[in-house]
Amino acid sequence: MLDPLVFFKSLADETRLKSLLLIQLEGELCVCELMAALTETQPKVSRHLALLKQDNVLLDRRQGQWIYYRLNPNLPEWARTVLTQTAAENPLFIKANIKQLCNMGERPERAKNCC
Amino acid sequence: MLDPLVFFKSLADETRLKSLLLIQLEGELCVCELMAALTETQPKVSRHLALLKQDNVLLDRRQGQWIYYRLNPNLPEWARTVLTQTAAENPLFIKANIKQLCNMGERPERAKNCC
DNA sequence: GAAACATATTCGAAATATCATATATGCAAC
DNA sequence: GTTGCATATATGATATTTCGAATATGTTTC
Repeated sequence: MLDPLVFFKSLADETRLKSLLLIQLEGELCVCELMAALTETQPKVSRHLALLKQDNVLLDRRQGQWIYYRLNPNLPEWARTVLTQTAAENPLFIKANIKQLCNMGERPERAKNCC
Repeated sequence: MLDPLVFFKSLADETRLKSLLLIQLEGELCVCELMAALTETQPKVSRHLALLKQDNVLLDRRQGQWIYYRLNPNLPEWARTVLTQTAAENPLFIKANIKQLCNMGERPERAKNCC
């Protein structure tokens, strides 16, 4: 059901907020891609993704060695709108991160929409 | 300009989130009304409102002994949408608080839309 | 100016969140 | 089964947030 307070707490950290906005834009991202986009350590990214998963904001799936995170399709309308609107109206907030993601060498196989 | 992270941090506390949703619905509320609606102490409500004001989410005006808080009219579109959508799609989250507000005796003068 | 009321602020304590480092798990390739 | 890579988790240190209690400020009324 997703309590509004739980959802907003999950957005109240830079690593989590940017991860969510990037995942929302890309559809699916793995830990190593987020590490590159955010310039953060592996344990840090992993820990925050685990929190988002625990709060039912994200789902994950394993494919080979990689684990891909995506938005939980059961996210309520209002929560999804928060993410899309925030991303759309604050392009500068994640501009540099998108660039770093696109410049990342050897992104895991599956073709991506961007870049 | 309102940094998205600052805004979401301001929503990541129950007192602040409920205060904002109630203010958004009512247009303007003073500290004593929020105390009644939230069943919280005066210093607690006041402190959280001060944070919201500091982050440019709320503005205040003094009228006699009361200080009324309202949404900053310069809030960007996306931030305002977050509040209206969250309130509209989570009626249960603040239902009890609205009731307590309406049941409050002797609300400061100016006529209110609700109740 | 004193008393009463609404609100703000200060301060130290307690709770919570975050972090870096180290280590564990799980899969793939040889 | 060993090596290498991607990811997860545990641990203790540190930083940040929140809180209650006490006190200060500002306004109104008398």
